[in-house]
Amino acid sequence: MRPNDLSEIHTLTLFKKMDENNFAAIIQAAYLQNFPAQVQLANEGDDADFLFFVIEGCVELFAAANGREATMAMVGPSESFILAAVLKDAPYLMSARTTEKSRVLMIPAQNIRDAFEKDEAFARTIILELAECYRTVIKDYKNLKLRTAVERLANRLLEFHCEQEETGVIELPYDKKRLAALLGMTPENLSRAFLTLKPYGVIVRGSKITLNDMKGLITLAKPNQLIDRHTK
Amino acid sequence: MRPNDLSEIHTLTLFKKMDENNFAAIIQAAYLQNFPAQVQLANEGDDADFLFFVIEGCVELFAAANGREATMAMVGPSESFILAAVLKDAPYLMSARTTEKSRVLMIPAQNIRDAFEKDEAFARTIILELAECYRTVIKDYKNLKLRTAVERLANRLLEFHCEQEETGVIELPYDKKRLAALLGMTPENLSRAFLTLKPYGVIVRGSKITLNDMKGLITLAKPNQLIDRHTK
DNA sequence: GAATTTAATTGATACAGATCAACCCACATG
DNA sequence: CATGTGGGTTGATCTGTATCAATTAAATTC
Repeated sequence: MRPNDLSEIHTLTLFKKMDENNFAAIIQAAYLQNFPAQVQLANEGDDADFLFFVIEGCVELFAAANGREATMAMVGPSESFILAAVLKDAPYLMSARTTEKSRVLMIPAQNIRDAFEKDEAFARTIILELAECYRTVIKDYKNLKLRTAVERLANRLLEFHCEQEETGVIELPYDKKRLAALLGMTPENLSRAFLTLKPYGVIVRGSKITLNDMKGLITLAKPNQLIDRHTK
Repeated sequence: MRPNDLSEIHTLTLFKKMDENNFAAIIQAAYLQNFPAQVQLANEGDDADFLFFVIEGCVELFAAANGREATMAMVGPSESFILAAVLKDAPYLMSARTTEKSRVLMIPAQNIRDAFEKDEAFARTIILELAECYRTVIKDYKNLKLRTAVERLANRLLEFHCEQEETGVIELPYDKKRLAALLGMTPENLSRAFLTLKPYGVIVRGSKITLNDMKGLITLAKPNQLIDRHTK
């Protein structure tokens, strides 16, 4: 592991306040790996062997049952995934795959559990991280239960706009197929949802989306502090 | 507070391993109250003033937006709710109301946060509780995304059957309106879903449901360890 | 740069579930 | 005992979204 990587990892919220020795022990046991796109990193139902962090790239969390598949979340740089399964030493509830070339930090679950036993500050940090994860899922769940497909798309566009430069033009961070799955709809429906948003100034050209009528779009989307990340 | 109540509260998973003094301090500040049905205990968007435990009865967690309302979960005896908001000192993401006459323990949020700072064992217990809550929401989310309304109903019936005596007869723990909302459908649709389940031995008489063809029902429901609580 | 694959769009149709309306039933209230 | 009142069922209709099929566009591979 390069010293550069190391300092970057140390700035992850989960490790910031951790005791140096315990951090060293964790890093000792960890793997930092580059994966191409479409590599499955974890499999729903398997025991939680690793805690993962996306350092660079993007990872899709998904689940399958009854011949259907659902995208649960997209994980970006500096974010961890499947922390709860690791802590409970329980099977993963979701599978994970890279959607693009990605750098991923993998920490053996046992090391995390050991550190959590030994290191009080670490335990406290985990609580806040877990609480945040919990609230994020609740928000996603509300998003799905309380909004139509078009509303979900509109809010997601506003979120992208906020995450990016707020220049009125956004670049989709993954393909439309995945975006559709994340929003809980089919790709065909996403196309039609974009058409529905055209009167609200949403111009689509490939993965570049131009927002020409923010006010109108916001009126339609009705972003909500208790559901969306992008509202301040 | 009666000594009886006190010992019951002490057996709640969250308090079992807690230091006696810290437990005493929390109990000192807590309120144990009886509420009639339909009392709103918490309001989405408000700051988290209290951590709640249902001691007896039942509480509905719900959220509203865009003129719609969605039931998120039903909380039964010995279960807590809105722990994450309390720990993060953030606004509630859900509202809560009693669905029947209920005994509810209310602990001021600040006392919980204090104890969490002081008491290491308590902090560790919280982690496991939070992780469990997180996994429960993920399961609910998967349930909604991966199953049809009829499948959700079938699995919920199996869950009730498991929670109760497994005698082949179950008693709905709350009215059908609420059950429908919890399953993400309208009451009208719930009626029809019950009709769909008739060929699978599901006989409805008021709030008493008889399951005459467990095998058939299970074949239809396809219960799944990674979604349902009732599968062992 | 032609060939192949994969992603995205468009149209036609099917279906699950919502909505609206009428009605029934149980039970509480004056 | 008449009268609400709210929960529940049933039927008719409507709507959002999925599905299927065909086509186009864009990205990969040779």
